Formats: sequence, structure tokens, C-alpha cells
Amino acid sequence: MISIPKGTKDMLPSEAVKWHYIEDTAKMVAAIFGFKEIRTPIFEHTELFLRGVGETTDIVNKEMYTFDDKGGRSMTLKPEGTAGVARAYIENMQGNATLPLKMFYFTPVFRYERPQSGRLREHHQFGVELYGADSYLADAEVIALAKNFFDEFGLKNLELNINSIGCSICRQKYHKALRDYLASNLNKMCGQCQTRFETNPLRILDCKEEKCKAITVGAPKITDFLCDECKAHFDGVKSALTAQGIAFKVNPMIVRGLDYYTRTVFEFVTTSIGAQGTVCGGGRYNNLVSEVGGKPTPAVGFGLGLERLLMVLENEHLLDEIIDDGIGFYIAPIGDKATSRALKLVTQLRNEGYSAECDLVGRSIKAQMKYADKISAGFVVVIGDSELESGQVIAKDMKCERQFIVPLDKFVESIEEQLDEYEANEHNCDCDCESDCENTEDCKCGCEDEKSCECGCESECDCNNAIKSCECGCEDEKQINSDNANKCDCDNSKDSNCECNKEQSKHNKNCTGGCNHEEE
RNA sequence: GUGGGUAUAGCGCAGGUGGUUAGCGCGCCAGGUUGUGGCCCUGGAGGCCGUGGGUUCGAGUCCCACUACUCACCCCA
Repeated sequence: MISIPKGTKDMLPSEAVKWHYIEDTAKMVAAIFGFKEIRTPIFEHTELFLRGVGETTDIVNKEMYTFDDKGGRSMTLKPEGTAGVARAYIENMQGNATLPLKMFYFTPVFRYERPQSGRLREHHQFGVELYGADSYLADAEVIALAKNFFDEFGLKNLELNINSIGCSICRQKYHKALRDYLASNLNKMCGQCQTRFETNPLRILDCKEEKCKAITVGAPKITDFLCDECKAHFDGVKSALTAQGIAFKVNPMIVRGLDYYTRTVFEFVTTSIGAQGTVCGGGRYNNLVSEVGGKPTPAVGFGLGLERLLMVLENEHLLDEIIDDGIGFYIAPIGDKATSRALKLVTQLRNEGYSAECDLVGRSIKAQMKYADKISAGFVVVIGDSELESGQVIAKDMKCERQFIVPLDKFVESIEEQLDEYEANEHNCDCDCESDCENTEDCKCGCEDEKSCECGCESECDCNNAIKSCECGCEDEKQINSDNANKCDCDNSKDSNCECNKEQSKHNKNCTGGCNHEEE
């Protein structure tokens, strides 16, 4: 058997709803902030990442999926999303786009690393880029977008860390101070940090080795070396976040591993998925566009790991309610003649925009019912000889006991009509109707219950009796009493047109269809 | 690249000190009269016990190697 490549994951149909939910939420939030989608190729010229991400970074050094194409050009699968957008901006939009330009993307990202929990060789990111705004307001805008997105899910245990790593001028000053501080202890640090001392001393702060951590504890902080402009910018970011009610922590230790960052860097970190807790990372990169060949253009953005987000959401049980809708109609034919009639009905339903399916494997009626249940069919329609003869079928609601008698030749119109009517008359039931009025008047139905109605229906109380209209066809709602919820006192009760077949049904679940039967 | 853990049915797991036809739960399929789901009952399919060596009369079980997966470091989303 050929197995899936290391560090990759299949997205299975059973999980598709969750992905769609996350993506739809992201698109919605992006739209609210005025960001438009951009899609760029999954691979780029290797050169783009060498110059954009930086040749000294781990990502470029040892994690890229680089290959020569058949023309001998060196290509690389995107190791991050920002450089490709910068390239696309320069090639297509620079000079003619209205600034500030707001873009978002979804992209797979490839890095050759040892996989572990929350880290894959292929993962997916939702990313945001804001071009042409140098103000701290743009930094705050992008952070607010991420925050807003997380809030949509009700995420807990999430912390925003921010820092400023300054511009090239203040960073030079800082590097010097940092080197001076570390120099005396240089030989006590790990080999990697000794190399970093020369190439990028900032990264030493990020080292996880205990001996290095001990040395860096009292190290000078970059934030104390910011030039006046960078300092003002950072202060601006902080006050803008505060103004928007976004809590943050200044963490002088965060240093992103991509060379393009300038000034603001930030991370959203969660404690609920283990070691790899950074769900979103980003910052400002004013030098990136010019670095890859464009005119100097300020920019801010972030990348947000969707697999990690999914893990967080699942761990925090925030996706439990997200379930697949299932198929609308399942048509169960018995026999060949019925099958071709069923096919016709399925086609009609589909043409009207309803999801519908029909047996494809010649199963017995019982097996078809089981199948319909498994695929969460809304309604099942059995078609056999007697239905063909009478021209009428029964549409059975799989979630409760109600069913509708529907003429086959006008199925769609009739079922729509009956459902509308049902909704209009019976939406006071215990089912999941979405009404929620704030009617605080006392119940007028004559029951003793003084609670006010919680739904938006006409009835005023939420007691068991008055809300529900009599199903016998009489007009009198008040005659129903809670002791005898299935019948009203009127004379019509014997001819009740209740559709739930209470005599023969078992009612082993709560009826959600609006009939008054109590659970048995 | 460096460490630790694990590999038995589609999934989750049992299988003391080696011993005959390798089990359980869930899932899947089919039945429980003639045309109706969920619960329950019965039956069925499905395993070269990760791969390759070794020890032994005999290995799922013991030893070695390899591979895969997994967690952690590094780094990052």
C-alpha cells in the first residue's frame, strides 16, 4: 500500500463542514474589514524566497521543497504566503492599485521539517496583507482582524504578544549593545548561538537552551533602543489596540524567524494544543517589496495556521455544533417501475435546488431506510406499486414523526406548500425554530404559567399547552390543556388530523416536528 | 538534524513466564416474514500480528536491523 507522505494530512468528507465553517468565517471577517482575496501560484522561482524570506533563515536554509523544472529553472513550493503576494503586487498592481490595498489569501504552505503535533510538512494558512500604509493604524487594523476572527469562534486561552524589532537603523544600534552584553559569555553559549552572534544576534533571544536563556535574562531589550520614529510607531500600535479594546502583552523575546519583518511583530499563542502554540504570527515588513524588486512600499500582515486553529477549536469543543446538513430528500423505490419514477422525482427536486438522492445499489426498503438515516436525510419518500397506482406518496420527516401526503406529479409544489403551511401554523412547537421574541406579557391562554414566551411566535407563554394550536382542526387553542396535551376538548378530537400516527408509532425520541405527543 | 514512545481487522484496543483454528468494542454488510430508519437480537465479511533476519521442535509473544507513525527539541503557523 502506498501511504500518505510524511507530515501531510487528508481532509476527509466527514470533516469538510468544519473546514468550510472556518474558511467561511475567515472570508466573512476579511470582508467586514474590506479585504479582497488574492490567489497566487503554489510554487515560485526559488529566488523569490531567497530574497524575500532571507537566506540566513531556517526556512530557506533547510526547509524548502526546491526542485528544478524540466526547463532547468529552480522552483520552490511556497514555504510561506507573503512573498508570493509581494511578487504578484509588483507584477500586477504596483502603480495602479488604490492604496492602501487590502488582500487576504488561503494557501497551502510547504516546509520540510520533522512533523509533530501541530506541525506538518504541508499545512494551510489564512493570511492577510495590507500594502501602502506606514501608519501604526494599519498594524492595529491587521491585528484587530485576527482578533475579530478568533472571537467569532469564542476562543479561549489565547494571548496576543507584541513587540517591535525596530528598523534597520535602531536594530544596528541594538545589535551592538546586545553583542557587547553577550560577548563576555559567548563561550558559554550553545554552538548555534555562537554563530547567531555574528549573523543575527537578535535570534539568540529566541534560543530555548537553558544555558543561553540564563545568559539572555538580563540582556538589553530592543524596545529600549528604538529610534524615535520606531518608538512612536510602537506606542501608536499599543494605544490603537487599547482603543479597540484588544488586550496584549509586550513580549520583548518574540523575534520572528523571517528576515523581512521590521518594527511590529506579533503572535497569537494558545495554551490548548501543546508545544506548537502559535496559531497566528505576523508583523510589519516595510522592506519586503523593495527587497524582491518593487518600489519601497510599507506593508503589514499575518499568517494563520488553519490546522492549528482546527486543533484548538476541537480541543475547546467549539466545533461540536457544526454538523453536516445531510441530504434533503431520499427517494426509496421498490421495483423497476418505481425506480424510473423515482429517478424522475430526484431530477425534479434537484432542478428545483433541493438536494436529493435515490438508491444506487438495489437495497431492500429496510436497508434503504437505514441508509437514509445514516446520511441524515430530511425526508424519505417511498415509491412502490401502490404509490404508482394512487399517484400519491408519503414524505416522511426523519427527524420527527410528521409526514405529508403529496401527489407525485406535483411533488415539489405540494411539499413546499405544505411545509409553508406547517411552519405558519405550528411554529410554536418545541422544535428548533429560531424564533425568540421578547414578549413579556403574561400568557393569555388561560394556563397558570406566567412565564413570557421565549419565541417569536404569536403565543405569549412558553407553557406546554397554549402555545400549540390544536391539531384537530378546531380553531380553539385554549381548550387544550396540559394534562391532556394530545387532545383538545372540542368535539373534533376524534377526527384529529394529527399526522404523527401516535397509535402505531413508538415515539422513542422527542418529537421535534410540532406534534403534541409527549415522549414515551 | 537530535532524543523518547508505538506498530495486531477500517478505527480504538486485548492477547502473564513462547504452544494448536489470533480475540473484544465500534464501524461495515445482511437477516429478525410478505413495503419503513434510530434501540435490541442473530449472523457475515474483513488480519502474511509493520518489513527483513535470527533463536527455537514451535514466535503475535524473545533478540537484532530497517521502515513507518507519534511526541518533544530546533524552528514555525
